[in-house]
Amino acid sequence: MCLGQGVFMPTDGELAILRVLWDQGPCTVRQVHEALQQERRTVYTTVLKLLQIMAEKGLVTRDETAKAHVYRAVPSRDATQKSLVGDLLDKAFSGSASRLVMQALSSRRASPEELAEIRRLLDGLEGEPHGDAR
Amino acid sequence: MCLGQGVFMPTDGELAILRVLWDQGPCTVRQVHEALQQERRTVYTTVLKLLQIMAEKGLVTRDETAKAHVYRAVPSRDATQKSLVGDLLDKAFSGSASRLVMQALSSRRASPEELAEIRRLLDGLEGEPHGDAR
DNA sequence: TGACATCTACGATGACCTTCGTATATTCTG
DNA sequence: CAGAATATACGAAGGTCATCGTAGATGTCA
Repeated sequence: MCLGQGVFMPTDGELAILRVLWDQGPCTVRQVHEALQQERRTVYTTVLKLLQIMAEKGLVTRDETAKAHVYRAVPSRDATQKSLVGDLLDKAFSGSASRLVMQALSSRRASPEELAEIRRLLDGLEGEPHGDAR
Repeated sequence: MCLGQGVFMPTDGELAILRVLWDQGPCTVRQVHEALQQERRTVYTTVLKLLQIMAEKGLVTRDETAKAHVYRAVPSRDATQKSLVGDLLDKAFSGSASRLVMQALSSRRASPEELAEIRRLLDGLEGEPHGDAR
């Protein structure tokens, strides 16, 4: 029960921008545009438009004191990742987390360090079999 | 190297239909429509249209011998899940499988059996650290 | 001040997805 | 055979997204 809590579902473009803001902290349009140039061949005003729409939706806030407005991500990377995974889980995995984990690990080769990290996570989960996911 | 192999990226509607075909095997439009009624309030002809478009795209094949055509999924559930996870990994997790696994396990409580299954998977992966994912 | 760079605002466009209504063909049934 | 039921085919509409061009405001500098 208690499915679908907050749940942001950013589009691809929005997600790309959020990634920049999460990595670099608050940015001007120009900074976002430049950071995005490597993966996304697009024009300055396109990024601007996206950011304006995201501001309307509440996905970013902006500081307008300077001439070049400064944008800041609102949803946390963590919560957003959780939403996206949960969504994928429902839509493609019938809610089976273990199956998703298996596909993730077989579709990308994880490093030994990552595997060890996952083991630690499993240890932690089995240590406290109750408690809620908050 | 060798990023983006086959890569189907079904839309939500397509995915919902593929799920029915994977679960129930080849189906007529009516069967798909009825199976979908519980989660998706939509009309018969909408499902038909979707299936026709999917046939054009090659996502399903159809047998037209009977009056009611019989549709069959082309991409396997496995390959599709892999594509979707890989896509999410790139777009939201910077390719970090372990981080995705962590979010999956913390956003949904996995059963002890599932956790054990994941452990076995980890054992298998560490057992053969080389080899390609084919 | 005047020319230029930089920025925001915003409308228009095209692509894609989903949905539905309607037309038409086929099959069943009394 | 006539009518009802069941199919397919297909066009049209509406929504969301991403993209870009252009206009206009603001700041910079010689």
